[in-house]
Parts: sequence; C-alpha cells; structure tokens
Amino acid sequence: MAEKITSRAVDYSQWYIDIVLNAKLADYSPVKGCMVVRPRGYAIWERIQAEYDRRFKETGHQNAYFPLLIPMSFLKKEAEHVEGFAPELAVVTHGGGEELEEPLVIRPTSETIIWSKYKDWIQSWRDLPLLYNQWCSVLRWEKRTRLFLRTAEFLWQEGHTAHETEKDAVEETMRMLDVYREVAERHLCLPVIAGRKSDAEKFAGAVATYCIEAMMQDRKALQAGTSHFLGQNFGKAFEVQFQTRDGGLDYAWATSWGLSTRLIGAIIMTHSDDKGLVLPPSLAQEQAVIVPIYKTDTKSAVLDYAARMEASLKDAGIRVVTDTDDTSSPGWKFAEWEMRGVPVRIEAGPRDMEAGKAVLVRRDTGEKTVIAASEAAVRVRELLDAIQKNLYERAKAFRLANTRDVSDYEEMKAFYGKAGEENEGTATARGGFARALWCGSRECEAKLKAETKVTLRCMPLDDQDHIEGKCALCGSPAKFRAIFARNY
RNA sequence: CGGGACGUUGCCUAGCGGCUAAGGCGCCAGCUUUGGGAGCUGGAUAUCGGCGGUUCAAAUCCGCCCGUCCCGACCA
Repeated sequence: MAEKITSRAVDYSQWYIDIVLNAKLADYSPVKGCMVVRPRGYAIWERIQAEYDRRFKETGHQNAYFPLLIPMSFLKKEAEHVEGFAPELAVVTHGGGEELEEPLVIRPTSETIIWSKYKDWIQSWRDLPLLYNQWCSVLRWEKRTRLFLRTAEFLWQEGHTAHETEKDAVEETMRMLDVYREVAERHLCLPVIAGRKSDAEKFAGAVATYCIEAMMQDRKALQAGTSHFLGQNFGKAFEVQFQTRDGGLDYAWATSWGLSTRLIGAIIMTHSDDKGLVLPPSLAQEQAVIVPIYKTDTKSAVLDYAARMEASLKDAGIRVVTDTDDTSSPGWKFAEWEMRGVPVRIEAGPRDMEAGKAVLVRRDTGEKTVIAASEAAVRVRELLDAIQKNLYERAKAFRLANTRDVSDYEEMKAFYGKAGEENEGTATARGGFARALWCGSRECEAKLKAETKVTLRCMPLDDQDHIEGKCALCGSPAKFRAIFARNY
C-alpha cells in the first residue's frame, strides 16, 4: 500500500493535513472554513478541557453561558474592538422570515454581551470580582482556513473577569497566563514562552495582551493562548460603574483570556512524526494497545494471556484496549495504532506467552523492551511517564536548538533566508526564534514583517533584564528583548 | 479577496469528442493466514464537483459557479 502520510521534509502543510485526516481527528464540512471534529479529535479536546477547567475552578472561576447572538450595536460600543473584528463578522439579518430591526452578529468573542450584563450585576465593590468563564464556539469569517489551526467556527474557552482595582485585574491577567503556561507544559508537553505582545499584535480593545508562544517542527511560531488586560475600556463602554470602598464611583477593571481547539493543532505539529500522530500520554484516548499475535491453534491461549494483561493494566488505571480484530495482520495493526498516536504498544505472541513476557514499544522513540507480563502495569506506567517527560524535553531542546540571538538587521535577514528557497514550506526550511533587542517602535516591526514575514511574537516576561544596546532592527536604543519568528 | 494547482466509486489514479467509463487500494462474503501495512475466489459501489452552452454524440471542448490545497493580503 502507498504511504498515507506525506513526509515533513517534502511538504509540512500536507503532512499536517494527512495526520489530521488519517488519524480521524477532524474532517472538512459542507460549509467552507468550518470543520467537523471527529470522536478521536473531540476526545483530545475533552481532556484538554478537563485539565484547564479544573485549574479555572481552582483559581476561583465559575462557568456560565452567554448567547450566541449579539446585537450589532454592542460591538460598536468599543471603538478599537469593533474595528478589529468588523472584517470577520457573520451577521444575521433575518429571523422568522422577516428582516430584523437590528442585525445580530454571531459572536466572534463575547466581551460585549458579557459586559452588557455585568452592568446589571455590578453596583458595589462588594460585587467584585466577577470571575466567569464559558466554553463555547465562536465564529470569525476567516479568508484562509486550516483544520484546527484556523477555522471559521472554533471551540474555545473565554474567561471574562471584572475587578475592583487595576492591580487586581493585572494580577488576574498574569495568573491566568500562568495557568495556560503550566497546563500547556505539564499536560500537553508544549514548551511555551510566556510574554507580552507588542501594541501592533495586541487584542482589539485591550490595554495589554499576553500570550504563550510555542515552536512547531517547521520552526514557525504558534500562539497557543492569550490573556488580556482590558483596563477600564469595557467598563466605560458599557457603563459598569460601582461604588468604591471609600464612597466614590469607579469603572470596573477587566480581563479576558482564551484558548481554543487550535491547541490540538499545536500538539500535532509539535510531537508527531512521519508515521502519524504522537500524543502525550495524558491526552491519549488509549494510552496502551495490546496487539495479540497468534496462529489458529494458539489463538485462544494468546487471547486469554492478553486479556489478563489488559485487566491488570485497567486495574492500575491505564487506558488500554486490545486489538482482537481477526481480519487485519499484526503489521497492519502496528501501523494503524502508530498513526493514531497511541503512546505504548504491547505485543503478545506465543513466544512471549511461553516465556511469560511481552514486548513494549514506545511511540515517541520506537524503542522496544521485553518485559515480564506480571509487571506489565508497573512498566507501562513507567513508560507513559517517561514518554510524557520526553515529549516535553524533546520539544524544548528543539526550540532551544532553533533559537538564536540576533543583533542586527542583516543577521536577522540571513537567519530567515530569502523567500522562494527550495526547501520553503518543509520541515527543513530555515529560521526559528530570533531573540533580539527592540526599540519598541511600530515602524520597525512593520518593516520587518513586510520584508521577511517575520513578526514580533512576544517580549518574554522572564527575559527583560539587562536591556542594554541597540534595536536589532533599526539601531536606536533598545527598550525590550523580544522573540521574533514567522508564525501561523 | 488576488495568483497558482486540482476536482472521475469511500481513497488514489487512467481515460482528454464515439460501444457497457478502466485499474490499484479500501469495502462486503467465504476460505486460508497472522512477530512490521498477507494470499486466493467471488461481489457491491460512479447522476465523471455543479449549472449552462457547443455537438448527431461531452468525463473529454467552451462559459459561469462551487469546493479543496498551495502562495499572497488579513487573522487565534
């Protein structure tokens, strides 16, 4: 049979699409730009949701649900906000066969409708903070879409909080950014850089936008989550005033923060290989698969042997399945489960059975180990932990190996190479993260973007010490240290 | 939204004015097999992306539209 998955070295985009489709994570829909999330993809999303949701609750947030449809006039109340989102709005103009008095937009994000209600719910400093989150889908009419990475409709989570003071809101912004970072790193095995966006890249309506940025295997950056400090912009736009402790009046301070099914794309592009999906054990629907190998005369004995092993793994809390399908060969099954990203494969045939053994194969490295069946649960658990750790470490090492300090514009251009190079669009294309000083001017950023497609991803929070020297783009005195990259 | 490539069965492809649209993979049934994508036999599956036009005759030529992918602009 022909290779199902295009090699990363040939066409990185096609490789990505091949993985999504062949691993049955998602499929195209009849409506352009939309996506069907299939059960294997949705299962990943459910595990991501569960982990983040738990952390949201631990940090004091409650889930709520606000409507899909928002009056057009609400969007217009915050000038920057509407300007930023207007080009990608879908608008409902008719209902029940009649034209509506006021058009309704399908939410591209919910700040406006939520703050319209916060006005009703906040009268006193005693009503604050309000710490709400919602899991929902939003719609942005994207011109160019890609499964999981950028679809018109996408599933996400959006937190919207209101606070008594600027300090509280800023703390909340940073707290949630840190929740994003920690879960991404520990749970999704995505090493990320937490930083602040430049004004050019910040959210429409925010005072400051913070993000976590990850590096994909083609060395491009992917924004994996954002946390915004919104100041009093929405408090003022929606007249959310409250009585302060000292008897005065003030507008509520706001934050919002979101992450989406795009994370699934990030996981795929960070960990997977030319054989298919590679999943962190904590996210995998099946953490281990047992492939029994038998001839007709050994079939029932081998199946018994496999069943006992399966039971012991289940008792140990490991998500395991046994592939007892008689119509496909072991080789087929190996390839199929590799494509699906199952972290550990257990092969059990007559030879193993006689010796009381089994063969463990780890998905991330392909390494095979022979173990005693009696200690299968312990050894699989160890291996799952090792894979979880290795995926993170491997991705982090890759990022470090592809991050370079850049001190001037020539060096920057040399790092990224010229457009149209023959390996462009493949995993071997040039570039990566450039760590460089920056003067803070919007013109510098715009010039770099226009000439190289490289953008300022973020100013890392933990890397702003000893800013001495010149902007790597224009040579004037530097104010920040930033990470630059091409991005998704 | 601009430039490019491509739409033929579930998937990949052949056919490029003329008979019942061909092959591989997959799928179904049966037999046989099983340590890296097995074999044999039989079987089902196509309004050739859609609409319109040219023609005695259209998958094939022309026009418009739709969709997917890539590049650009825009963006999570």
